[in-house]
Formats: sequence, structure tokens, C-alpha cells
Amino acid sequence: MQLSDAHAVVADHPGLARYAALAAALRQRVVRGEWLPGTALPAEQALAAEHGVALGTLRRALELLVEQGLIERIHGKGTFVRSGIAGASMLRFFRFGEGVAGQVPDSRILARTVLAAPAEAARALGLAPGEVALRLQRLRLIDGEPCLLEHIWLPLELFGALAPQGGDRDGDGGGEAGSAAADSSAHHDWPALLYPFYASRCGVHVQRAVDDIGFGTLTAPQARSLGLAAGHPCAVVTRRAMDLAGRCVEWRITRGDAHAFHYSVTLT
Amino acid sequence: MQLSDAHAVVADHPGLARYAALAAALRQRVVRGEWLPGTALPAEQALAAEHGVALGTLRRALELLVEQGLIERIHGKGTFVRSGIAGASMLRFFRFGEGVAGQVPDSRILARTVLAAPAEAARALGLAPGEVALRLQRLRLIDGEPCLLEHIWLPLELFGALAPQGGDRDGDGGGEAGSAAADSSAHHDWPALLYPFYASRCGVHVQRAVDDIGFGTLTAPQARSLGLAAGHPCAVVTRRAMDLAGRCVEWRITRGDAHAFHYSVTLT
DNA sequence: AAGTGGTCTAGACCACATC
DNA sequence: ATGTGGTCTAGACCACTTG
Repeated sequence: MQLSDAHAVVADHPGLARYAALAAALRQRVVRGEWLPGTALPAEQALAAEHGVALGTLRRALELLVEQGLIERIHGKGTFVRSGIAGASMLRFFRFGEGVAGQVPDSRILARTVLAAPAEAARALGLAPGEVALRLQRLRLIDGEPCLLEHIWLPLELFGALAPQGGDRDGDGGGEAGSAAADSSAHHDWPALLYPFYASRCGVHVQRAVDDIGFGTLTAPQARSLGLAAGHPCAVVTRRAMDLAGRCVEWRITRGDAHAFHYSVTLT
Repeated sequence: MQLSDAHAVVADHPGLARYAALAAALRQRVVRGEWLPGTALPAEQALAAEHGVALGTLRRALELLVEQGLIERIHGKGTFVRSGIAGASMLRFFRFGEGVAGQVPDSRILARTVLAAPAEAARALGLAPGEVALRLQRLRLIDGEPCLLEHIWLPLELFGALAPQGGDRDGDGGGEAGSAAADSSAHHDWPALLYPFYASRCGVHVQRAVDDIGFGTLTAPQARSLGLAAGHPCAVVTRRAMDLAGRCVEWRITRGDAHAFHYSVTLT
């Protein structure tokens, strides 16, 4: 960015306050990859000078981006682009066994298939109706006990590196476990946390997610995977995960025993 | 507050930044009733002078209180103590019929009784185990259709004005509707929104609430009230409502059809 | 016109992290 | 010792609301 347009931030965003326009401009620089997730932005003084604003204004803009979850500030160290969502966030909706808070459940990929995405997934991911995508079927366990069943849809455009090779169809069909046939790029040792894995293997950084909670009952195959009875009540969490640019990069549906569900919300 | 201690805010809260200590001091002044909910605080200049700080510091303190939901600032008008929670907030967890967003469901008090509070309610309200409290049983309806069943527990110390007179027992027993016997202080025309009613009738301002969501099944009496089958799955929302001072003034448990439940959470 | 909160500036000084 | 973000100040000016 040259000096000539360094001072044009406000003109680029008419109607916005200077700090808000500056925040938008800084967000653009992050989205365009000028500063990668996990790395530091220039110091306040440098950024303020570069954009021709007072320190206070620059700080106000950064505060906005912190609120939005884009960056993170650490006293004495610097301002960093957030690496994205890390922990086992699905677990915040459930209470399983003695599971200690912050614990990461084990992960077992039951199936990995390329097939036509259902309408809702296609819409969320911006795919054409009927277009194929990568689907993971995953079981999560705590102390060896199955607790969550996930169906994860990923666009091939971004996650081709994770797709099974050739025309492999990895024993699928609606929810059955087992049938872990030999697969050239094995998924048996994938890590329990997918988002850091997406980042390292595909360069996709999940930075925000929207979880939609509902209620339903388990189909027979789903119930088998979770060790419950068919028709058992379950909580259904539908998630859309977005990258830095706000594009939806993952659509996921997670099911778990309704009786283990709990969530707390504060209202002011 | 005299001038002598006006400058002692920081000393009163060692380890806190000046703006944080100031915010705590201002919060105290609100809690003590110096400025009532709905009324305006003095202007920035006046408050800053009164506490012997710069305008920027005073503004920082007020920003904190805004984040905490204690006050509200309106450009050109002033800074106001928030009146409390108003709308039909329970409805944000459910999708009923054609119910327009922001619509307030009708309210029908099924029973109003003074009886021993269950352990969980007593603990939340700070009552001795087995101590009596006022219990409201309330049905909420949209377009005449029952949708939510609520059991509301209120401490008599604060809500004596709402209790039935004498030893009246207003047809109760676990969940039955009907039996609306003649009651001296009728509850049949109570408004659909209870919190403003609490404020006007009892001087209790609900300023914050914590909702805990879970799933369960309906007992036979509960199911009758809602027009569903016994054993039907239901969402269970347990609420603790707090006043300005942070004291829990209402404990409530709300049940509604689990299939109508939905909630959306954003994760960053 | 007067009073309110919102924005922006310029600079001093403090607290934390690292070498 | 140096570099980073956090606090605090003092003042100018802008934008919104009300009479």
C-alpha cells in the first residue's frame, strides 16, 4: 500500500468513522494474506504512521478487530492474527461421563467418501445443487465410549488433498461403522482436532463458526454407532464453519444423546 | 460522595486500573439507588470532574459498564441506567407456528401458591432449605395454542405483594390447569411480561438472567397443559434472574416441545 | 442555541515480555 | 535495555437531540 492511498481509507468507506474505516482496511490486509494467522502485525506506532492516523485512532480500530475475533493482542508481545478455533468446541454442548472440561475426545473416522452433497450442505458451501463433495463420517469417544456422531461435508476445491484416492468408496451407505478397507492415504491416524489439521494440510483457517442447535431422534444406523437405541432422542448441532474471508468452508451435523445435552446462556 | 473521597477511588480498589476502579465505584452508586433504572446519570463532564479524572478515563469506565449491561448511552441524550430485561426472551429458544419475531405470547396464570421451594430453587434464591416461597404456574400461548409451561419461584421477602391473600390455596397440585377459584387479588389480568410487572409492583428490577438449557420428557400433568402426550420430549430451560445488585430474585423452569426448540450460537 | 455523547489528536508515562 | 501494548491526560471539534 503506497502513501498516496494510505490516507484514503476514509474515502474508501464513506459514512464510516475513521477508526471503523481503518479497521475495515486492516481486515482486508489480513484477508488478502498480508499477515498470516499466528503472525504478528506491525507495532501500533508503525501502523498508525503508515495509515496517517493518531495512535488512539489506530488503537480504536484494533479494538474493533479484537471484538470481531480477527486478531488478538498480547501485552508486551504484539498484535497477532488469530490462528482460528482450536479446542473441542462441540463438547461445550454436552456433559459426558467424568469428562474433564477442556478434554479432547478421541476421534475415529468411520468413513470418507466423495458424493453428492445434500441440498442444505451444498447451499452453505456455495456448491451447485447435486455437486459432489468430500464427506467424513466421524465418531467421537470419551474413555472409549462413543458420545458424538458427526457428518462433515467439505468442498473438494479446498480439501482435495484429504479426499480418498482414485474412485475409492470407503464403505459407506448411510451411517454404518466398520468396513475400514485398505486406503492409500490412510485417515486412521488423523488427529482428534480437525481445524488445525485443515490449516496444516490444506491451508484453510477456520476462524468463525455458527452452531445451530435442534432436537431429533436417531435413525437405526446412527443409534448403532452411538450404542443407543433406534429412535433415541438426540441433540442435533448443525455447524457452518467460516474462514478468514467469511467463506463457509465446512458444513457439519453432529448428533449426541439428548440427555447429555446442556448449554448455558447469559441474557442482559 | 464528598470531594475528599472522590479521588480515593483507586485506593478503594488496589490493583485495578483507574478506569476499572471508577467503573466499580459508579456501579456501587447505581446499586445503592443513587440513580434509578430508566433515569439519566450526570453528564460526562460533571462525572469526570466529580471523580477527578480526565474525560477519556471517565468514558472508558462508562464503556465497561455498557459492556456489562448496567447502563446504556444514547448519543445526544445522555447515559441511562438500563431498565432491565423486557421482551419475550424465552421465545428466542423456540419456533412456534407463524409467530412473528418479537411477538409476545399470551400469558395465563394457572396457579399461584405459597409452598416450600424445592432444593434447587431455594439454593438459587438464597432461602433456607424447606423455606416457603411464591410459586406461579404459567402457560404461554401463541394464537391461542399452548406452547410453554413455566414454574416460577419468587422469594416472599421481595414479592409478598404478589402472594395470594390469607391462606388461599389456588388450586394447585403439580400441574393441573383450571380451578381458577375466586381470589381476592386476582392474577387473571396480570400482563404477559412479568419483569416490568415486578418492577412496577415490587420495585424489583431484573437486570440479568442465566438460562440453562437441557432436554427431558413431559410428565402427564405437564403434557396435559401443553396439549401433548405424556412422555413427549421437551426442552427444559432453567433460569436464574438477577437484580441490579446481582442477587437472584427469580428461579424459573420452562418447558416446551423439543421439536420446536432451536438456538443459534456463534463461535470465534 | 445549548446540552449531550462520539471522534480524533498528541504526547507522557506505566507494565509486560524478551534478550 | 529495548520494544511491545495499556493507561491517562487535556483539549479541539463533530454529530445528535431538545427546546
